[in-house]
Amino acid sequence: MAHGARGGRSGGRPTLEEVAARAGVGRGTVSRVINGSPRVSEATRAAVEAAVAELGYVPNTAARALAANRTDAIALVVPEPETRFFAEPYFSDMLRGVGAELTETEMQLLLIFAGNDRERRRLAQYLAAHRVDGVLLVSVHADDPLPDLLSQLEIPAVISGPRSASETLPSVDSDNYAGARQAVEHLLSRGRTRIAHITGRLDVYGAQRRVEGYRDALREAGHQVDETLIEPGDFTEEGGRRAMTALLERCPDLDAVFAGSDVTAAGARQVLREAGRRIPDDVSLVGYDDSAIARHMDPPLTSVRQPIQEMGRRMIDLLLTEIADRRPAATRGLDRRQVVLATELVERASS
Amino acid sequence: MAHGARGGRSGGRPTLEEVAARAGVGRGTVSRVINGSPRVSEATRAAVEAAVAELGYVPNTAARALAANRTDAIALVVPEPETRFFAEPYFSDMLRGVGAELTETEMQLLLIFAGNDRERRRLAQYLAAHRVDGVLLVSVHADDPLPDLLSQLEIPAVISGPRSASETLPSVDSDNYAGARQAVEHLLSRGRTRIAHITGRLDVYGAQRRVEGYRDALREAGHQVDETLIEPGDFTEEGGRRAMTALLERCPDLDAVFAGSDVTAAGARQVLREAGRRIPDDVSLVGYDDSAIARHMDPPLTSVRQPIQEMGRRMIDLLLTEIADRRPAATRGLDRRQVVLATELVERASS
DNA sequence: ATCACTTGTGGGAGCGCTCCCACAGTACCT
DNA sequence: AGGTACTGTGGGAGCGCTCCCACAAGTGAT
Repeated sequence: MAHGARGGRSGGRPTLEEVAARAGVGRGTVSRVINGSPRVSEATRAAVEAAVAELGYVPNTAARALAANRTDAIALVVPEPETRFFAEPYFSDMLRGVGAELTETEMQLLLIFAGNDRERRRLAQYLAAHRVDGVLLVSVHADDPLPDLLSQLEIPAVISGPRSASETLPSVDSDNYAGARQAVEHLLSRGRTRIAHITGRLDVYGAQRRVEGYRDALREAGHQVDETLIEPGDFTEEGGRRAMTALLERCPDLDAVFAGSDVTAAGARQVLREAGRRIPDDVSLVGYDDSAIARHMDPPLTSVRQPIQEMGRRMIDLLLTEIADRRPAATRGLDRRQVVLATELVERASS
Repeated sequence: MAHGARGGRSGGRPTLEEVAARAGVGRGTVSRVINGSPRVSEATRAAVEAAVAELGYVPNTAARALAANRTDAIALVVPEPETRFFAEPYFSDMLRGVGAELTETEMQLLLIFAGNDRERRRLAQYLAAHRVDGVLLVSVHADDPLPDLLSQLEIPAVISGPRSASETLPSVDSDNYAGARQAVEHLLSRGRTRIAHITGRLDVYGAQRRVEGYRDALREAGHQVDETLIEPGDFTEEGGRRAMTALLERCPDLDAVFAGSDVTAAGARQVLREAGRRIPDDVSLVGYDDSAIARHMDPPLTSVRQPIQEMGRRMIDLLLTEIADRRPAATRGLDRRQVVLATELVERASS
């Protein structure tokens, strides 16, 4: 194909220049209208908009990206295998919140899995090519190198769940400490005293905070913390089964379980049932997340609600601010960059 | 920021031109090396690759997209609400197959939901901007306008499941007719004679084909087809419950159920159990898809396996061919563009 | 009247790449 | 010897936009 014909002057997609000719204005003016600049008179704006409509003009994203050095895309990076993504409602809720907030904008969302080495290398390449303006990181473990890579590449990022108390990246999280306290205080109020805790992955900071909340709630109620009642889990159903099996063997007298996630609670419930323990008669069960499965369990599961969709929305807010506003960090209020949302105990029949 | 400094000649990302200077060759040569052209001598290629490595050069996607008029991205369009996407293993399996095939390439996959009007408008805008080189359409209903939009915009597309016997778009599907026959013949061989069928959405061509397979299998075995044993469903669990309830009321003497999907079978099983029918003693149950839930059901579900991941892979194959190879349709073999994969009956305890 | 702004506008330059033409060099025919 | 073909290479032109400078025209203070 001849070079000059590449764009197909006739029949191809209209360009900004053609819109300008049609509206009888210059290229710059059309650009200003398209990008909503206030420095355009009403009459001119109307003329340009008419031309855009008549020609069916749609801006060329690649040209814009090249000239403006931005992509209008952000990535939701899930450092987990796809299977976990689909198995755990946490992720789909998050995706929904993020998607909802993004429909208001021109931004495009990319879903990227980085569950194994191969995928991670691909992601690194992807980020190095600066194919996104910003990154949303969910479910990050304490020793994950991804955040460092991101700041090295100077790509704005927001993390769901800080990696530690001194997280430097902007983050959005629910109040894990208070949530755990709500769960334990509820169980205590039900007269339970031998309350076990199946934790989340302890390399996730939020899971540690929940353990702290669990401990403090017991202590403040005048109970001693029995360390044998704490069993590490990993947020998964299988992990819940494993932990519950170990707990039943070690502490057959337990009368309540506070699980690190609803999915974990489902695993625990199965083991409890097989062991002949009735819920809630013999053992009270409380989950975390208040995801869809909590309502559908038998009996319905009492759970600590995290506003996951809201968290997704707030992450987008933070990220878009971060992208728009690249002033030196000193002039930014750090206070606004660590968002913590309240949890709420949803009582159901399992406790 | 001053215009000339935009790219940041110092410290910014290296450009192709800088690589060329470093390797002591011209821009064209570097471009040829990057794009794997064979028209480069070994020595030159090595020199360029060294320069690329030293500089940490990564091509600028936007510039490439602008100059070459392609985006190196394809979209997986799901014309369903997100909730269905997460509830049905069909989609996640498909996504996995597609993703696997794509890791071999430089292509990027975008997941786009078009479950409501707002999302559909957004998608139309997106496609009009030609932000993807091609589209994968899954789960398309007979009257969906999306395929027409795509061909109007001249965007290559592949459809999973033709809309009719005379589908014009390239498609990949499993042999729904044969799959249904396998299921029914299996139930007949088990001595069942009152075999009900809960269909899929009948505006999906594949679901119609399964009904035909169901009918023909019965007829060829010398049975008359009792139309009251056929109840429309919609692939969902709730649909399965509804249909099963209707069937039990209308035909209490049924002794087998062939469901349009595993999820539908799960809904049917629940109703059967509540009605006191034992599986498989009183009623045999066969599903479709052989998704993960089939193995985890109680009792494990006999199901017609569709090679969904394989289907995803083949769709990518077709689409990449379609994108690479834009010769006039006449020179292309239409035969290669309608792929039908074999199904396989997986026998488990439910039948 | 002059100066200093402000508002609205046009268009040059440039983003980093791909495509293609031109051409040097070599190889193999007549 | 001349012709023809092919291989490998350099670099001009152009993709469609944004950014910014320049400048015309208007407004109000001096």
